Amino acid sequence: MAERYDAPKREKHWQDVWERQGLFQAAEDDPRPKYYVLEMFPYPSGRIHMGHVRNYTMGDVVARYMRAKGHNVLHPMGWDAFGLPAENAAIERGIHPAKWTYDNIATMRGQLKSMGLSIDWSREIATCDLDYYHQQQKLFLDLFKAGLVDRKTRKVNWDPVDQTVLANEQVIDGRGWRSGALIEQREQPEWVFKITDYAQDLLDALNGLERWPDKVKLMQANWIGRSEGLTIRFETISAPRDHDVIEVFTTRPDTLFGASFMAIAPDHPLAKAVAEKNPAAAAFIAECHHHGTSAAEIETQEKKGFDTGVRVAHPTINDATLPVYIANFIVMEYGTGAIFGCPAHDQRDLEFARAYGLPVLPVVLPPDADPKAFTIGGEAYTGGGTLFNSSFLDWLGVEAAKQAMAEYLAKKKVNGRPQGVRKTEYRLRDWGISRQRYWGCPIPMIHCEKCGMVPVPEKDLPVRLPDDVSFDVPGNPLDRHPTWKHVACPTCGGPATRETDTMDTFVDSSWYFARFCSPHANEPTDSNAVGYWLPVDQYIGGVEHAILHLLYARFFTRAMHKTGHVSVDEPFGGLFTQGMVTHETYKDSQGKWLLPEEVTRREGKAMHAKTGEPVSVGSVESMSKSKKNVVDPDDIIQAYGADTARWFMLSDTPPERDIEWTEAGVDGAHRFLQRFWRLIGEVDARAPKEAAKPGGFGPEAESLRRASHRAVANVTTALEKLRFNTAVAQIYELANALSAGLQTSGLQPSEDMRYALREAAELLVRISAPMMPHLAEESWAMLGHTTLVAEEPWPAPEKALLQEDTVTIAVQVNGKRRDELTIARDAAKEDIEAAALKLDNVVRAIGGRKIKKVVVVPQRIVNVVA
RNA sequence: GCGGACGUGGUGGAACUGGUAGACACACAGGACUUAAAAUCCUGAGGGGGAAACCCCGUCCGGGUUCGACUCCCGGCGUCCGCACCA
Repeated sequence: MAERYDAPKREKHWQDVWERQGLFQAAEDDPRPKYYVLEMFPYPSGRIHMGHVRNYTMGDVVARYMRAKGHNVLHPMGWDAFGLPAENAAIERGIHPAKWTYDNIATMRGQLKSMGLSIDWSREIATCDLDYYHQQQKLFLDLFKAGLVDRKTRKVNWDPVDQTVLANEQVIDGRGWRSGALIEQREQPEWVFKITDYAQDLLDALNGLERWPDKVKLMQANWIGRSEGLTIRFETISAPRDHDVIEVFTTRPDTLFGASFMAIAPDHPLAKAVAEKNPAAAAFIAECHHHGTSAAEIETQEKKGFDTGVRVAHPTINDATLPVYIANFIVMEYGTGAIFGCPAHDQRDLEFARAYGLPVLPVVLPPDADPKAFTIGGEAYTGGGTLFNSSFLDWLGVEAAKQAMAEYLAKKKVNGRPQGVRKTEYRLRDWGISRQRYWGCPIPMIHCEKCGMVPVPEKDLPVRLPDDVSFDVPGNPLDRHPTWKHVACPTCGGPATRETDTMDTFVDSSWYFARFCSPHANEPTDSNAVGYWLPVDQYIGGVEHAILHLLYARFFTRAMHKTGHVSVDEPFGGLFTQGMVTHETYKDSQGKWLLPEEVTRREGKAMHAKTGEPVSVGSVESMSKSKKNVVDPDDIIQAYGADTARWFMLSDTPPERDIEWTEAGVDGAHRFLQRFWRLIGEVDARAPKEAAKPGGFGPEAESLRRASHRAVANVTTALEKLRFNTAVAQIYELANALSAGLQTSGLQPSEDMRYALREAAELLVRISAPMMPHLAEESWAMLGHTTLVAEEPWPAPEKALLQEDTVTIAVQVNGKRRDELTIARDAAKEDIEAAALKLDNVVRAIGGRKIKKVVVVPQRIVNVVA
């Protein structure tokens, strides 16, 4: 029976060794350059999933690599521990959110530790720890003092049966997920952070984020959504009182002559005023309010409108009027909540116009189009061109027409003010942080009838969540708690009530990276610690956080800078967004989802492992509990060991792309680790440790040495770029070369081969160590070392072994490869050309034709054009 | 609907700044070892034609730029992610 590497057992051993030596504990007083690597911290949902394994493996490779490169590495871990699922568990299973959360944390901490991550566990924090949210309340008060906190009315999804605000994901087809009740949009006052104060700065600073993916920067820029345009004041005709002007914001003032209607949001003050007198309008608005508040839902609805009967005067066409509709696709949150519709040049306006029989007049003529024949069919024309049908704008370009219209309307007065004013708008809205929930950080404010909103004095912090709460009745437990919210007003001493809203969990995750620098400080941050560690050098997480979390964290860091808690504006110097983990889906004959472990394959057919019934194999999708296509990392780690799971996660698929978890792939990864272990054992047996380097090397030893040093160089560059899959391929190549070397040199290798084999094995172990740290330690020890490979410096390749004297380049004739040429690396252009033209295949391909041109790119290619 | 990405053999993917497409791996096939199987080791392979040398086709589809395009440009198709109270 062949000997095998008992991964689970040995992994535990090496983890204990690392822990005993405190290898991964970071301190600020260290002469080495600092390096802060952070993966997005997990939500403690119960058990870790494969997405976590992938995320934390990548971060750990970076941490271990940078440590070997001589950096003082900070690599901490914590828990994003407040949030909705804990309350759901409380409602569904009667478990207190705190118990549920801390139990989950205990389980998941154990699971993460079994992965062998090089984490400084002494810095562990959970956002639901009293100490953490105490510090967060201090930050809130400082932001309040700095004028970055405000109160605004916002729309929420209200479930009238459960008497609770619903998250967008809890609204399904306009109904509450638990109650099934038709939801209502409701306006309520909430606390907001004034992120819009920083809109321009957040946009401008994207340019400086050189180590962020372009796509994330682009998404953030679009999200901030700066647009330059014009607010236009339209005079109304026969409108309710106080509504003699309606303001619209537009980025296309050039198309004003093509306007055929005005549309206002269902929540626009004019709409409300109309509804007071008109029951049909009120009914239409009510109908709009039975839809969810999410943008996706609003914008995919069928476009509907209600003619208010109000008319507005066209600003530039005498005696022309436009009807004013209340429309379900206009939102109050953007611009002024009102638009003018130009159907010919906006797709949404066109669909609306077609539905309500409104005129469609083109005013922008595409280049080369015939002004007499050009009409709009089913598609609006949104491109450039010249204006026509537009009076004084005729034959101007789109940009010139925008300017001309802006100047014209600036001079025209409505009620004594200019009719048009240039305006820069941002799509970005202020960040609403109020949540009507129990399991979050209490907002430290007090409502006093006499004094208004009063911040809780710092000496009275923390505002602690009460433990004695129940979830058996609808509503917010904080609001109905018998005593918790009743306090004396800090200003006047009279009776007052606490704010019962808690903070959005995005607040918690907007500064945890700063807290990791000094997790036990009595203030939110310690200036020495954050000054030393921040910004995070490499941040790694899912692309689903590309906008919200990352933008909030960027804002919050600026806010903390302004209030003196940190000295940087940007929290994350480098960002990497990894792909998801996917798996096939399975259903049985009744259409019930099956777990992968319940499915087996025989002769290529999928069947139920126990009953043998046929199973239908569905599409490959992101692992989710609802579709049961999940594999538990614990099972994998227990059966194969952590290194196998880690190795699989890094192999083959580029880290930014989705990876498909397959049984076969895991088996393959595991087989390689076994082979690796055997190879090292073989080398140790045949090429014992010895000091002297031989005077010279034969061709075989030389070639193995080249392979070794090439692998070191290539793995180094791959890891620098986080190209883990190509690093893995390089390691396979070296393992293959080492294997071939053992094969050809036999049981008693020559002296030079003994050196080359041992060198190859040692380098192989060292460059694999960040990715499979346990097996690397085991192998390092097998090779007779008493040090830890985790403490070895990263190897540097010998430059002389990386350069080849000759290169092989392709020779093309008319762009088709016909032969190849091996020639001295530094051969002159003329020599390469001459040699290429002599090749039989090239001569034949030219076929006696006249040579028009020969392109020679030294070390790359020759192309003969004939 | 809006915004962002991705698309290469049976499969995951490689290919630096436009220069030999398919490295490396998985699956597969053949061979060695074995009483046998597993494990392991060796060999093969994009598709088509040919005994071979070699030839033709080939990076989602259709155009374009170039001596040369997986790579750049224009237009399609398909898949995935985000959309502000999931985290």
